Amino acid sequence: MTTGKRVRKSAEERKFEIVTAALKLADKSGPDRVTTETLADAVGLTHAGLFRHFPRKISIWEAVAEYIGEQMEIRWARAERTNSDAPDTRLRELLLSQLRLIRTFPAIPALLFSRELQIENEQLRKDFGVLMKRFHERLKNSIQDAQAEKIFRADLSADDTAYLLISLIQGLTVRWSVSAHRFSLLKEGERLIDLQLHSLRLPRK
Amino acid sequence: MTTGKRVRKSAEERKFEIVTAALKLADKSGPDRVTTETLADAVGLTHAGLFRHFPRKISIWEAVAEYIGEQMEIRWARAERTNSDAPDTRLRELLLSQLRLIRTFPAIPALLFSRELQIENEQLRKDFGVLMKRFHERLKNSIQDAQAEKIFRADLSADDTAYLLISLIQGLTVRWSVSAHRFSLLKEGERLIDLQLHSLRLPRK
DNA sequence: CTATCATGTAAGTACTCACTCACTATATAC
DNA sequence: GTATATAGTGAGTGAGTACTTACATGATAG
Repeated sequence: MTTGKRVRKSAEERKFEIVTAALKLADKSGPDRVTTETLADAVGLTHAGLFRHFPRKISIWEAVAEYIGEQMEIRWARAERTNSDAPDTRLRELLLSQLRLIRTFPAIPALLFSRELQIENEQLRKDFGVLMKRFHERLKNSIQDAQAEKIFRADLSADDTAYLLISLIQGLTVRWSVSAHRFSLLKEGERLIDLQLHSLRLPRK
Repeated sequence: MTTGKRVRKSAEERKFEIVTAALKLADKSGPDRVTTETLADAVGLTHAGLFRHFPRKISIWEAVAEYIGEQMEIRWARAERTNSDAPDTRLRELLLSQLRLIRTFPAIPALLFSRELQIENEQLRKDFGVLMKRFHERLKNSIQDAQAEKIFRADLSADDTAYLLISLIQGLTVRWSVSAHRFSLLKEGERLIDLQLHSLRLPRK
């Protein structure tokens, strides 16, 4: 739907609008359903105008991935900064920050499996792989800290435990997507995270 | 690639060929990339011939989903039958059977997020939801049995624990897909499953 | 041996979509 | 105020793709 009169904006501003609109549309109708036409429409631009800002459609998704990556790093850093002393709550916050990001941009899980990422552009797939590796590293560090401080059991591999926690997030996210977001990602996530973290704690009796 | 001479086969046989070829192609190039053209080619049929067996493209995916559903139920039942006495190994086998199915048909995770399922056909999405619910039910039963037999701790919600285990499978599967199948799904899965199940056991000292 | 029907084909149609090109309007620098 | 660069438009094009139609052929029943 073309809404009223077209406005002229700076390239930087437009690019950002296009990126966020792409994320919004991807959530609404699936990443592969975002056509340059509907996307242009969503930002109040003609089809051709879009190509002034991005030479190819794929470069839009590249910008989207970059934006998501930045957002993740920002939120992880914030979660760690505000809980620098207690490794277990730091871990918990890291996990919750990821859930909050996905709640804000629910297209992220679908993007991981979209043909744009999986097939069309190997670089993008690798970039997401690197992101996940960084997240894993951060989780692992907090787990090891918690083990060192005798908060967590030391007999569990920090590496594998971090994978279990990532799986928790991803699995929950999958279920949330397949259920068409019919439950609260955050509430369900908190409960499962606490259950999982509980089983990691040293039994102090 | 059109391979040699065309053979005439029974409709039933062709339908099965089409379904399995669709799964194979979906793995190779993503579900949304499976065109009626390439699919017809893969089974050694013309484009038009495909439409003799399925009236619309979407009905092919419906048949695929049905096939996957059948396969899951068969494998779950087998896993339970051969481990009917020990609830913890039964649980383990249930989880591994799911991983084996995904290894056999690696397109399954991508299918969950394909536009065919998520957008085009709400029924299919619901069908998969029902399947996951059934799997959850089976896991939960084994967990409760193990709790009743004092193998697992009784202070953990069997319901949530089952969700944790499903998450483990789904998260692992996501990671496997994003990594372009660069590790052994079964080996990694066994390790993580055992780690998770370990934390559920009653500490018997 | 032949009629019949299920399985298959060749050649389209209609439509969607990424991308282009020649041109226009507007902000800003001087 | 005018030149210039930047943002935007209208009207295409070609490639891809689901689905159709009219016709062909091989298996099987009587």
